[in-house]
Amino acid sequence: MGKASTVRREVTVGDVAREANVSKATAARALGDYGAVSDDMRERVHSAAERLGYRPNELARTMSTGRSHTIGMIVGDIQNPFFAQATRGAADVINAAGFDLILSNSDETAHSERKAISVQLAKQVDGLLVAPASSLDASSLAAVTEAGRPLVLFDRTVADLAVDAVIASNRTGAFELTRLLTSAGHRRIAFLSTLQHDGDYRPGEVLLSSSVADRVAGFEKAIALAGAEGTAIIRLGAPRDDVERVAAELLTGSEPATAIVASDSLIALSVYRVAQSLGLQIPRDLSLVTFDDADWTALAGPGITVIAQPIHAIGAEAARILLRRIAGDGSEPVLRVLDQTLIERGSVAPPRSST
Amino acid sequence: MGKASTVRREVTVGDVAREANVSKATAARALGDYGAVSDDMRERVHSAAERLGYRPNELARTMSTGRSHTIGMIVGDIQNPFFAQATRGAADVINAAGFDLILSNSDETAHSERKAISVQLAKQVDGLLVAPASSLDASSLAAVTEAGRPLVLFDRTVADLAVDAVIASNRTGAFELTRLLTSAGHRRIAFLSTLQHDGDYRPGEVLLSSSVADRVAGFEKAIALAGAEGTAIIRLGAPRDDVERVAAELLTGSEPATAIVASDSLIALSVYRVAQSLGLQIPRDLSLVTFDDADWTALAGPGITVIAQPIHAIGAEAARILLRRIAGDGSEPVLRVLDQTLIERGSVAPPRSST
DNA sequence: GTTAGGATTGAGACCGGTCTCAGCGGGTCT
DNA sequence: AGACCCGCTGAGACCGGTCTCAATCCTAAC
Repeated sequence: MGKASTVRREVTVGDVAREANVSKATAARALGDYGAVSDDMRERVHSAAERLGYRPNELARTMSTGRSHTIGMIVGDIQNPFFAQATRGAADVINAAGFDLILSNSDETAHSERKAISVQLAKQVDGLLVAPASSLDASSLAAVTEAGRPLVLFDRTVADLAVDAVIASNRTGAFELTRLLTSAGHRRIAFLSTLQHDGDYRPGEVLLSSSVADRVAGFEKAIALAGAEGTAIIRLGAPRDDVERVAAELLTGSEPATAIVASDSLIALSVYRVAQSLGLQIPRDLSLVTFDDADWTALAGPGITVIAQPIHAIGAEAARILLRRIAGDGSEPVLRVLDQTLIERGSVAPPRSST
Repeated sequence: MGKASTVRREVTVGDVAREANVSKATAARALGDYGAVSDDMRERVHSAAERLGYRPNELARTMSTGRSHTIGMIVGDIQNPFFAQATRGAADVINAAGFDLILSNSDETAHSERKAISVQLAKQVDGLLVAPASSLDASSLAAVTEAGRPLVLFDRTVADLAVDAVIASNRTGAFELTRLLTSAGHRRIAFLSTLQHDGDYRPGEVLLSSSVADRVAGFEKAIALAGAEGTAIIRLGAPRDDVERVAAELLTGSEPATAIVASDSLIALSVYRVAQSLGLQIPRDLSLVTFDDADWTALAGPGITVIAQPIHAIGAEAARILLRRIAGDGSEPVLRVLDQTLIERGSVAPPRSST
């Protein structure tokens, strides 16, 4: 009472049929644009629908067809510009295909990811786009394939999981970036990442994120080539909200790093801030390179040298593959590796001590 | 054929009921945790569900209950950090309440917005969160209220539409920001926005976006207080991808602006870049202030003075209000205005000529 | 003049849940 | 002992679409 008054009964196919004096089946055919309907029937139904203000109920349609025209997408954190761009890329192709996007943040935890997947499956998404929180543990993702729904990973792959994935050429990118540093004469080079990790990194160790693992591999290769294994530092597990502290440690010890490879632009920003507050000038006192061509990198002092990932394209391509799978493509899973491009600006110079 | 083999029949309540040797109704009650069920019945049903790998179908539930536990959100562009943050704010409270988020980008066009709203309504969202593309034309939004679903606006309001809205104190913010400039002695101050607009701005004109309108109002008030009406410039309609050109015009004429109020951080970044390429030093040659405490503003040279909006809170509060409406709160629509906070850094100095 | 066949239309089952209502056994009140 | 209430269970309708199948009508072919 009082509550019921606000509940507007929706206009249904049945209502339209009655109004147009045709059967429900015919009305549905005319409205849904399927099957065979004569022109005047179609006309009659449509004008009746117009008169009543009919709005189709997608969910009811999904119930009988089994297709929800909805894609689930799970990112680490939509506030991270990387994910925002990838999401936009995916949204663009998905919308163009008449699908919609349900978005969840995993905060890079297996628990949230598992929960998000479960909810999205329950919502009958036609497929999922996931940046997996863990490249090692495929258990939460398994639910997707078990449910028979296509899954496409982006940004990182997962071992032992035969699904499509779209990633960037992180290994090569990290190699190029690091090479710039070693060529300039740097030896005390640090690789800095926020990837969740306990204690020190041990060479050869398997990492939680394949993209970081690839970057580390590229980094290590360049380091090895320069014979700088002894002085290079790989620092993982920096807390997202306290990267600054870790960066400061790297830059202040008795043997401070003279160059840093930041694993993403958010980290690079923190390093930049710390360098500033420490009175270190880039590139004179510190060389800094990073992944992702964030908007500020061109603006900072001399400009930061970066390796740019085709982020929008990663999201778009992942979505395209997913749509193809949904359409029934049953071919072997593919691994798409998109090229990164080096953008040299002015943040690399020879180390001071070596000059 | 061949296609059919991949279609896994879902396990339904009926299947579980059969397995547990109970009626469908009882199984549903045990699984859905409603109604009265004895302990051993519940146990029997749950173990049967476990055995079969039962997964509830949210859509079917929505069909009969009418609640989808899904919220639609329409933003201008998820790549814009403002919207990314607001989305995260909304997602956090929405997920905490057991709801999900469907996201669409409107690209600030009425057409895309209308389409997105229509699709989301068809998907039976329980309510909508919208940053309206137009503060003047309520027609696309009307569909939402007509459908009887609650709607909460954020970032901007819409005239003649009695719905909740959560915005920031843009007028006051712009006033404070501009005041800083006039107090420093500036008179040739430009307000720069990308808000879609044809030709020159005429004082008193009604603008497409209430938030920009409020900012302009605050700007004008401060300008009037300083008696600088004759030399102040309000420049709207700068194309998003060509703000730089417009900024350059502002800074290079015979009477270049000595200070700029950027309507958002993306614009400020462009201005900053142009200033750099023009060899203008901030704040010596140009004072620059902006809305939004973007990550790079603290880093740029002396640091940009900004007025920070509580963006995450705007999204979160809008979501909270929406959930309350969905829960049945029928009180009068509210307009929540969240305070902005001034963060003074070093981008304001007296104009050169006046020194 | 039939008849096969294509085009339309209507009736009703179905998708997978929820929910109302009736039925049943047992305890309590009088 | 009879009325009544309560807890629990089962049967079946319902949400709003789609889709199968049979019935009907019409036209072209034999």
